[in-house]
Amino acid sequence: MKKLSIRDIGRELGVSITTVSFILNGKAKEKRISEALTKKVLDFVEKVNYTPNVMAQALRTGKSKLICLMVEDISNNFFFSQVARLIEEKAHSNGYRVIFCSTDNDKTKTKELIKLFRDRLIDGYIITPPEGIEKEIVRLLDDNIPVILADRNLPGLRCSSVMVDNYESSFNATQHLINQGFENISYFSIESNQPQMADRLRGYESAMANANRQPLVKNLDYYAPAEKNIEQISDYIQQNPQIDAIFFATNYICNWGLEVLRKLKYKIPDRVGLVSYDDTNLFKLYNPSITAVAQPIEQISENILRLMLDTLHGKYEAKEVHEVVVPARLLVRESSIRQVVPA
Amino acid sequence: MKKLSIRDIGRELGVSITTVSFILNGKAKEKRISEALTKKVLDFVEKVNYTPNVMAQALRTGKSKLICLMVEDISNNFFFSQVARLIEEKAHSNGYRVIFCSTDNDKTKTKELIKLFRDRLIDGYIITPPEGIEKEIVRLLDDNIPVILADRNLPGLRCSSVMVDNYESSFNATQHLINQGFENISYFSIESNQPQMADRLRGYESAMANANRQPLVKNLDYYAPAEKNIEQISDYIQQNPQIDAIFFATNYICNWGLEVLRKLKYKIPDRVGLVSYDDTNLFKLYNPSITAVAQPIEQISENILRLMLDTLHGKYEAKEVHEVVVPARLLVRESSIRQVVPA
DNA sequence: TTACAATGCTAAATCGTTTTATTGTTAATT
DNA sequence: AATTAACAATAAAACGATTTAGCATTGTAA
Repeated sequence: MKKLSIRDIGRELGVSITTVSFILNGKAKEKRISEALTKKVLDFVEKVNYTPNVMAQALRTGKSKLICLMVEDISNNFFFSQVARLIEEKAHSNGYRVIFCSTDNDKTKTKELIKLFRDRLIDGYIITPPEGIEKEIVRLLDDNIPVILADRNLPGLRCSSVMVDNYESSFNATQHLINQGFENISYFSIESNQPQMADRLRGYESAMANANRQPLVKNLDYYAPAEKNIEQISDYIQQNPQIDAIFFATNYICNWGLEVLRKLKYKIPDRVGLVSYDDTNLFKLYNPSITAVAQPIEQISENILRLMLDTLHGKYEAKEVHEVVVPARLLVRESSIRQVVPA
Repeated sequence: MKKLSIRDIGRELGVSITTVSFILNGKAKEKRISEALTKKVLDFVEKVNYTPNVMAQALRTGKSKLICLMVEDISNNFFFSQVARLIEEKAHSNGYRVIFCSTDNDKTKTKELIKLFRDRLIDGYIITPPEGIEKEIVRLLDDNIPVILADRNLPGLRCSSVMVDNYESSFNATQHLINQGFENISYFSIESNQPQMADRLRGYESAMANANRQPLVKNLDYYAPAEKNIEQISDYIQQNPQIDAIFFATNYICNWGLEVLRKLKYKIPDRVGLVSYDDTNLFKLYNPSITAVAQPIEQISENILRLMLDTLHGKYEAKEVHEVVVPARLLVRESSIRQVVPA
């Protein structure tokens, strides 16, 4: 019951393996194989349930049919694991397998991972890039290996990407808080040069400026231990008691913030209104439920994979830059709704 | 700047590729290659940063160095994605890559996936098995392809597994509610023959019987839409108003339950006490925080990979059954603490 | 009748390894 | 001096596909 090879089916049918290969690869017409023989081979292959040896194909063609998905953290359900899942499904139905790994937003780790995969093992990369891996990406593109950046891009790097409109969605979320009558809206984000974070900040600042409000911005350290950041948030909130609403720039910052507000026994939304960037499936269950900017996960996944497959199939050069921007949705929930509308 | 092959380094050094291969595979001694030559080759390989072509190796040896991790749902952060992440890391540092996929607890989908991977593409499988794939697993084991079941096993299937002690942890969780003075503790689970679910139920029932309490069990349908199950839970709770505590047998059931309790405006833990199986990183943030049975994710991952690697390295036969049971921890939080101790 | 193209198919090289079988040396034993 | 043993290294055959170049055969035009 061992696997049969193309040679076996050739022998069985009294046909050369060349012919079988041509037929199997849909080159029957092109190579002028007769219809009768084509059908015969196809039928037999179907009957004995033959599947080609992927490794032999890979060795010969130099293509592994493997896509690597490098996200910040697979175990961060809030966005990446859902994208991962959808990508995997779609890739699969197109004959590609997906290998996942976490970058931890660590530039060294990511570089190592790319190097490791580089032995032509991987046909294409989908990456949520940490800062500092521009050179590695350029090198991949130079070798015509497609790279699609997801969720964010890198300043100065010419590379295809699929992202949400961070500026606009952040502006809208802030505007929503303003419309609800919140006065002193603070913004918690992380120290970062990532363009998507800069855009979110700009969105917040524009909305605040439009409304003649002072921005209240506090940046945290992604790489610091959670307790440290929780303390920072706590301190900032207590030092600025006028704060009556908070916009968290990511879901994990929101989680830190929720812990703080819990400890301080601040009622939401009575004492502070809340909006978070990135929805999670528990925000709607939280008590009160949390208003969030939701990234359209399906749309993002779809665009990423379409770009990837089109490039793999030679429709585009890897170096050709395609930037897709999709709109985000503001899911208004209890945490940002003023009970009493101010006069 | 193309990749160099073993042939290139042989030519460069005036040595046969056989010799190079032996040295690279650590067979220098065994094959009586002189130390001098061994060092020379090793140094050169180091210098030019040669790495073997994985596909050629795979083709020749029939081993892909790929492990497949099939979990119920990668995007279910609450347990699987964390395990996935740890497994990936550990596998990676042992020279293996991991391919992930979701079974959706669907037997047909899982069978198809296994079949798809079967062309000797995958060296080993880690599976949280849906019921009904016993034959496929036996076939893998017969071909000496290691399979490790995670989180649960299948009745009557002789296969290695790593699991939590479901009976004991469920017993303890129930006992905890009893100790807190809750009287009518109900249990929500899903319709299933999975042994781990049966064990959880037995744990609940034993604890209840010990305390002379009537069990209140409601089973839901995993495959039904969430709204349906939410309705079922709601109906059951309203039809049994005596219920003053609930034990949810999984985290997703707990999520459904939380939605119900929210809608019914039941105060937790005043109106009903709550415990859930499977911790999530938001349970501690929920208001009130939710008591949960936490699976020791690191320990589980470690055991799984150790078993897998040992089997891959030939320390065990694939068919040899190793069953690892690790203890779970009860994380007591606000949702199960009686404010007023009853007389 | 010869030349040439179209048709239908195949031999053999190749991808980069691993591994089996083998060949030359040199040293030791009879 | 002839045989054997140990040592060092290698040639060549896989693994299972893809692909280039080419071989017969038949039909058509000159």
